[in-house]
Order: sequence, then C-alpha cells, then structure tokens
Amino acid sequence: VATVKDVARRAGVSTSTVSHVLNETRWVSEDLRRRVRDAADELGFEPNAVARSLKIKRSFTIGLVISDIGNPFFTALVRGIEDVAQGEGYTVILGNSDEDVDKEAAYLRVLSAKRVDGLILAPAGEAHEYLRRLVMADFPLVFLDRVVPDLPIPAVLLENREAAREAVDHLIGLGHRRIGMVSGRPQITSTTDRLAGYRLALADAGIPIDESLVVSGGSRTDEARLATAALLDLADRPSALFVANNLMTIGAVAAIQERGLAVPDDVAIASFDDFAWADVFRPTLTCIAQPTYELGRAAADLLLRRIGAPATEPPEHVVLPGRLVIRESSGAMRRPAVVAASRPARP
Amino acid sequence: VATVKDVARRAGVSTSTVSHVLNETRWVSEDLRRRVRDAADELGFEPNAVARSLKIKRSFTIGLVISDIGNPFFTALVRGIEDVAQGEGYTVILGNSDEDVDKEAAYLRVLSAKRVDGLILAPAGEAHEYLRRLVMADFPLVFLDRVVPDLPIPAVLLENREAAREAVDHLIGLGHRRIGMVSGRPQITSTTDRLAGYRLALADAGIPIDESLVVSGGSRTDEARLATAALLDLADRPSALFVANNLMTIGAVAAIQERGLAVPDDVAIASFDDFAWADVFRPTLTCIAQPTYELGRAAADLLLRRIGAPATEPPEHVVLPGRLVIRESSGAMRRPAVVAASRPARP
DNA sequence: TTGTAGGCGTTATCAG
DNA sequence: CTGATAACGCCTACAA
Repeated sequence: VATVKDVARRAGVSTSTVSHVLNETRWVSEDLRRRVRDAADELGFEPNAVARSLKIKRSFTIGLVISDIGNPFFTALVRGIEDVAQGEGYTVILGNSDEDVDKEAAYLRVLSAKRVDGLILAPAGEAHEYLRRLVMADFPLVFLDRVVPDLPIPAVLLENREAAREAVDHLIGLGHRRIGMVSGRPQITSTTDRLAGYRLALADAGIPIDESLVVSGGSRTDEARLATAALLDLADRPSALFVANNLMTIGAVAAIQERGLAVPDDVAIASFDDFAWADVFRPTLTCIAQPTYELGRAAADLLLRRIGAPATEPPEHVVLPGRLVIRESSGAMRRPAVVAASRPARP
Repeated sequence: VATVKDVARRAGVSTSTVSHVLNETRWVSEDLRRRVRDAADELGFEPNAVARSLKIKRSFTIGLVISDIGNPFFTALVRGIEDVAQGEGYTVILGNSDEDVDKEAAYLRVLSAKRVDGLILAPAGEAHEYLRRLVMADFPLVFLDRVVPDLPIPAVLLENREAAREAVDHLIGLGHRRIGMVSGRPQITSTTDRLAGYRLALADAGIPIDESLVVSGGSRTDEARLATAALLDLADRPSALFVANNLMTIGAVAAIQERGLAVPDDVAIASFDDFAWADVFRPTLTCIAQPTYELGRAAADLLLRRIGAPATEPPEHVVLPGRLVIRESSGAMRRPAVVAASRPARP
C-alpha cells in the first residue's frame, strides 16, 4: 500500500506538502495541490489512520460498553450514539458486559489501550478499581441509563422514579390496590429508582406496602417469568403488576398466560419500555415509553462535548422524562375498589 | 501517561526487555521480569495499542457494516459476532448503512483507513467502486445475510429459498390457494431468494402465480403496512400472506388489524424471522426462525480464519437452514379448499 | 541472557 | 510558499 512518502516522490514534493494538501492545513500553490492529488489518486493512496492517531494522539473512536446489544432498549441507544458519532467523524467500538463487572472492566481496559477518545458506559454495578482509575485520570466518560452513585461523572438518564410513580399511579387510579412489582437487578440504579417510584406512588395513595409483592426478575425474561409465577401463586394474588423493563414484561405475560389468566381482566399490567409492536399484538401494553434514541444521542453529544473541552464545570446530568402510553393491558379491576368508582376503565 | 521507555528506565533495563517481558516473547531472567512488572504496575503502564498496531500492522479490530442495528435481526447477528471476536481478542467497530450504498462505501473507507484487520458486511446492493477495490486487494471480507452476486467473497447465509418454500408450502397444506407475498427490498439477495422460494412452492403445487399478489414492503414496517393494505383491498383478496421479514410482519399485522380482520381466520400469516415474544402475544406467529446468533458467530469465525490464513481456497459459503415454527397465525382456511380437507386446522 | 537502534506512516517544528 | 527532520510508542532484527 502507498504511503505519504510514495505520494511525495511521485508528485515530486516533500511529505509535508503532501500532508498539508490532503488535510488542507496550510496554503499550497494550485500547481502542487494538483500534482499531489493526482499522485494520491493514481496510487490509490489511503491515509493510515493508525499512524495518524499515534502522532496526533486522537483516534476519533469512542468506546461503548453496555450490558447487551441483544436488548432492544440498548439497541435503540446504540443507534442514537452511532448516528451522532458518525456525524462528527467518530467511529464506535461496541462491547457487551452482560451486567458483569469483570467483563466490563476488561472491556474498559482494552478500549483504553486502544486509546479511544472517550467512553460511554452503562455501568453494571459498583465502581471497580479500573473504573476509579479512569475517573481519577479524568478520562472522558459518560454514564448512560444508570450511574455509579458516588462517582462525579456526567450521565444521561431517564427520570425513572417519576415515570415509575406515574405508571403505578395509573394502576391505582384504575382501582387496583394490590399491585405487585417485578423489579430488575438490584445492583443498578435504574432499578432502585423505579422501585422508589413504585413505593412513592403507593405511599401517596395511602396504600401500605406489602414487601411480599415485590419480587426480582433480574432484568431478564426467564427470571421474570419465574418471579411472576410466584406472585400469581400467592394466596391473595395482586390484581395488577408493575414490571420494570421490556425483557421482564415478556416473561411476566408468559407467566400469566401459562396460568390461564387474562390480561387485563385477571391481572393488569403496566411496564417499563415500549415495543414497536406493542399496539399491534394482544394484549397491547400500557407502558412507560423511553426516548431511547434521544437518550443515545444525548449521551454521545455530552461525550463529544467533553472530549472537545475536557475538565470543565461539575458533571451535568441530562435527565429525560418517560411517557406513559396507555393501552389495554392496564384495565380496571373487575371488582373495582370503592375508592376508584368514579374513574372509567378505559378513557 | 507512561511508556515503555519510562518503565525501562524505572526498572533499570532496556526497552526491548520491557517489551519482551510484557509480551512473554523471549526468555528473561526471573529477576528482571519482576523488576519490569513492578515498574509497570507502579507507573500504571498501559501499552499503547495504536503504536503497537502501527508497528505490527495489525489492529485486532474488525469492522462490521450492517443496514441497521435497530433491526432485531441484525442485533442478534451482532451479538454473535461480538462474542467470537471478543473471545479471539478482537474488538468490533459497528456501522449502519441504512441500506444505502453510499453510506456503506463511506463506512468501508473509514474502516479501511483505520486499518481494521477484516470486515463483515451485509451489502446494501450492488458492488460499488470501493467494494470492488477492496476485493481486488483481497482484503479479508465476509458477506453476511446477503451477497453481491458476482463477487468471489465468502459468505454466511440462510437457506432462504428453501425456507421460504417450506413456509409457503405449509400455507398451501392448510388449504390456501390465494397466497400473497409481502416482499422486501428487491436489491438484496435475501429478498430475491425468498421470492424464488415462494414461486417455487406455488409452482410445485400447481398454483398459477398471480403477480398482483406480490407486493413490495421495502423490508420496512411502514411500507409493509401500506403494501399489505393494498393487498387486502383487492377484490379477491388473498386468504394467506407470506411476509419476508420481521419488520414487515408487524406492518402486515397492523394493516390486517386496521381493517378489522382477524388472524388467522380472515387472513393467515407465515413470515420470516422469529421474535422473542412471538408465542406469548396474539396472534402468535408462524414463522421461519433464523439461527441469528449462530449466523453471526459463523461469519466472525469465517473472517478470523481468513485473517489468520489469507488468500487460500476459493471462497466458501456457509449456508444454515431456517426452521419453520408453527403457531396460530397460520390457520386453515375458513372454507377450506377440497384438496386440503384432511388436514386439521391446528395440530 | 540482554541491549542498541531503526523504522512503522504521520504530523509538526523549524528553517529556507 | 515549501522542505528537512524529529518525534509519536512500540517491536524486532542484529549485536554483544
């Protein structure tokens, strides 16, 4: 493959002239410009970005570590990130941590070794040694979807607590009093925030919290199916369920199905995350729709800004609101509690 | 940040010793090994992969250009690719072409400039100039999901024609005679192969092909919704539909829904691609399940093998079979044709 | 068993 | 306006 040197020789100029012509970084006479460009074309010259990176100490690459690209929620985030990165001349290296702190650390190491210009991370849990090290070195870093509580790192998040509160509130408004929650992995802040919102809604409505109605679905479909089954087998089973993410919702509905129960007549559901098919297939799902694509864009924006002008003001958090989408899965109780008599089942 | 030189100075050895200790690439006395390791730790030394790449001419990075990571089909592929790449010490740069040949070319350029060691591509259409150039240079390349017909490049594909034939055959077996097809983008080979399978099945059953029953859904949900609507508005509408991918299936069902028709009673459906929720939500979908994760793995395997031992035998094609999953969306005709009278509506 | 030194392909400093 | 030349950080003959 051709190098600047080859181009320079062929054009009869110096390598610095070649470089400057190709990068338009200083004035070069029309004549030389032509000759350089022609020579480059003829040789099929393709600048070596690796060499360039070594010299200028920038790779125009960002790292992205999420738990699982297989999860449609992350998929949308990635698309948002990719779009702005691409637009700004950056390229994205993707890594899956599977919610495993060690895998996450391993990935951060590799990406850092590859000298990515910045990192977007959906942290799997607490701060590990290596993450702290990056933070100390104030390496450009942005958290997405969740944070590590005591690290001063900018983040892009959903207003989880508020959204969860709203969803549960909606169920309460429909007359439900025994509302179960299928919660996610306790190690991530999105889970704890959603749980807090659930509690808040119940408290505000004066409904005592029954801890036996809160189960962990581990943020996964299969685990949620089991957890939901347990909930349904309770002597006094909940009349409604709040499910804390997309994957778990599928498991929850499967469990309900398996027991021959119907949504929403036997069990109402409100859940986190929307699906593309959610209003086409039955039961259609009432949910908190997250602006996933925008969250991704925001994270990338934040990171690129940070890369451009590092170490400035205290880290900002971008917090976007969720949107409650009401569909059939959240129905009124069959035997509505007296309190809610005035609200219609479906507006 | 520390460099080999710093480590060498600190350990009181030469840079080559440092390099060799860290890469375990030649025998070094126990004593020096200790000193080097300690010095590296104390300095928090992190080898610069960019410099390394420049020297050894390998980046341990592969490029992956697909049409849209937002499509769950690609998502699963990516996961498969990522897993084997990661396992072999490679990292993956992801790019979305949006089925646009120019965007695709632009990405290939960037990735090539970044000196990725190889490329996995789901080609958006015909061969463009730049793709030909890569092929001429026999750059390690693998096609995934589709091919560019006349390029001698290894590929990992589904047995599309056969799978489509089987799906349509299944509908025929249920008594359907007027079977519509919602087809994908005509530019990609997966589409043409599936279309061929549809034609084959009809021909084998002695059913004349009515071209007005074949519409293009452009591989997208919205376009498929429109195309399906047109099909349903036909004077003599089809009693069954074969839909050529996941995204379009959602659009097709939406169109049916909108007209107040029921699946499968009014219109039966068999489609390409399975969904995680396909047997939980109604109508449950009869489909050709693709081994997406395995396809991804196979592509990565093929590529990495190609990188290790370049330019060997003629390009091999790995072709995996689809699996027909029968659920409720493909039901017998309400007024079954005489021919099919012996088969039950739902096994 | 270890060290010296050159070069990977660019960019950037400093002269001319 | 243009051209030598020295890095960037690492690996690897080649020497010792």
